Amino acid sequence: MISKLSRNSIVRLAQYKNILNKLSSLGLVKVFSDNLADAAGVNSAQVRKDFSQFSIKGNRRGGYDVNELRQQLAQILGKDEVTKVIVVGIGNIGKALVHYKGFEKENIRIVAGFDSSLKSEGKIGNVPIYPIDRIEDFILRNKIRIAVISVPDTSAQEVLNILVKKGIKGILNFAPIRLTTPKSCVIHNVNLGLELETVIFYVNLLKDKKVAIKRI
Amino acid sequence: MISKLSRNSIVRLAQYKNILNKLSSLGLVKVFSDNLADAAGVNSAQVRKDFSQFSIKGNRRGGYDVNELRQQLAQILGKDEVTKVIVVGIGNIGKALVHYKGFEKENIRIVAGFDSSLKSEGKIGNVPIYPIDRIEDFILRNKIRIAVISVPDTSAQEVLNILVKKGIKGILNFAPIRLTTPKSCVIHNVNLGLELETVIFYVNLLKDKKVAIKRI
DNA sequence: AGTTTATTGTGAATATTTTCACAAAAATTT
DNA sequence: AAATTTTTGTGAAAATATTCACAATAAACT
Ligand SMILES: NC(=O)c1ccc[n+]([C@@H]2O[C@H](COP(=O)([O-])OP(=O)(O)OC[C@H]3O[C@@H](n4cnc5c(N)ncnc54)[C@H](O)[C@@H]3O)[C@@H](O)[C@H]2O)c1
Ligand SMILES: NC(=O)c1ccc[n+]([C@@H]2O[C@H](COP(=O)([O-])OP(=O)(O)OC[C@H]3O[C@@H](n4cnc5c(N)ncnc54)[C@H](O)[C@@H]3O)[C@@H](O)[C@H]2O)c1
Repeated sequence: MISKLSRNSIVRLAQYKNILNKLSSLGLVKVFSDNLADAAGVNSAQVRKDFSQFSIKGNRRGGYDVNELRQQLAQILGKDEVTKVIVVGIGNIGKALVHYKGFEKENIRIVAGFDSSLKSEGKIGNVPIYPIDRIEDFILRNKIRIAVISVPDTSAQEVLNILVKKGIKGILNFAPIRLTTPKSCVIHNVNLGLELETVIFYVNLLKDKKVAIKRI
Repeated sequence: MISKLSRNSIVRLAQYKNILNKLSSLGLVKVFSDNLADAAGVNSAQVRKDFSQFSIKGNRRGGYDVNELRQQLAQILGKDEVTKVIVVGIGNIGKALVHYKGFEKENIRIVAGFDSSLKSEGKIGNVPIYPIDRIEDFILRNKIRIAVISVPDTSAQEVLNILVKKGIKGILNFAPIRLTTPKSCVIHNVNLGLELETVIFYVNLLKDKKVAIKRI
């Protein structure tokens, strides 16, 4: 039914949904592809193409109903029910994620953290943090499917292997290393170092006036 | 001289450089486009194409000299000298970044943090954290060109405006909102919520077996 | 020295993504 | 109720990005 799904189109869909949440809380009831395009920084045809991939229909000349669209996107993105997530590695990044309040309103709940340096259970807010040896049991008991890896790169593959073996299906990885996963598990990497280096590159480029770069 | 530069090609270049650092520390002196391709998860022709954009040459049948290549990439990426970075908003993410030791080896140094909730100077490790009203003076005195924005989305545009006015040329923004910048300033957004939502989407997709997705 | 082998560098071929552009349809105006 | 306006939905076109494929070439071997 759905044929070609690029990662980018999914990211855009999630972006549209977040924009719609804001529009909705402002009381808007109707939105045009043009509005979404402006907010997301893309072309309006892109917005409509993205929607058409998922057979989302609007009203010619009437745009889209904000709440209806919001619901359709939430459904597509699997956000119509709460998704439980665990975080492995409660260091700098792990703590930041567990502390963050903003995930709840995306229907994402961090239900536990795990760290190898702990000998006994702790807590951040009301999220329990466990010694790493509790993880296997926790995943099975709570049917967790999504995990964040925020351990040093040297431990990341080892952690991933355990996660996958216990049934984790999706991973967001902060360790700056390429991990290998079986096809049954999706992994997405966030490399903050690279993000910063990229900005630095463009700034140097502008400074040296080597080239006029297009807007990013 | 340089004509078309996609963001992706820059990210890949930074990736190659990071891989080379690791190879070098393992004592390797020679590398083939095939090796880099494997480590970066791309096609080897892609590696060579990326290099050819910057006129980086290897030796036919001899591959590339690790240290020479490393140096060339560092030069291109503007990493041959230390880049000073400031962080605005010392909350969850801001603290994680300031605490992180890994930037130094990429020649990036976080030289100060700023937060509106502070009345007097503090410190994280040996990075000074200042009340926000010290920021303008600091940027000018220290000729800072790169900043991280890690304040709530409601303050982000306001912070950006100040930064730009004082001469910041590149921004890494964590606030989940589209900011407007003049052409003289590059901005790159990291939206951790979206990253997580994307993983969730793919996991649900796999679960429902709607489609066989290509590897991400 | 000549032959074989391995790898680069890059045009050409493919594939993917984005944008254009316009008919179709619905709302609004006359 | 006809004409006008506005916006969708989507093929077609354009732009970008990736991969193929192979001549050029340098190292290694005989
Ligand atoms: N903090 C940043 O700003 C930043 C920036 C770029 C990249 N990263 C990357 O993100 C990852 C996390 O960074 P961080 O700064 O939070 O690191 P950190 O050292 O602060 O935290 C890592 C945590 O993982 C735990 N750990 C180690 N091995 C483990 C294991 N096998 N199982 C469970 N827990 C384990 C450690 O006890 C520690 O608490 C690293 O790979 C780092 O390179 C972080
Ligand atoms: N922490 C996460 O895991 C996470 C995840 C997704 C997105 N984000 C986004 O990243 C940004 C930072 O998140 P956080 O969790 O660190 O938030 P936070 O609330 O912990 O920290 C924000 C900090 O910014 C400071 N601040 C507010 N206004 C300021 C101003 N005008 N000038 C200077 N400082 C100011 C506050 O005092 C606070 O210390 C937010 O926009 C958030 O939506 C964070």
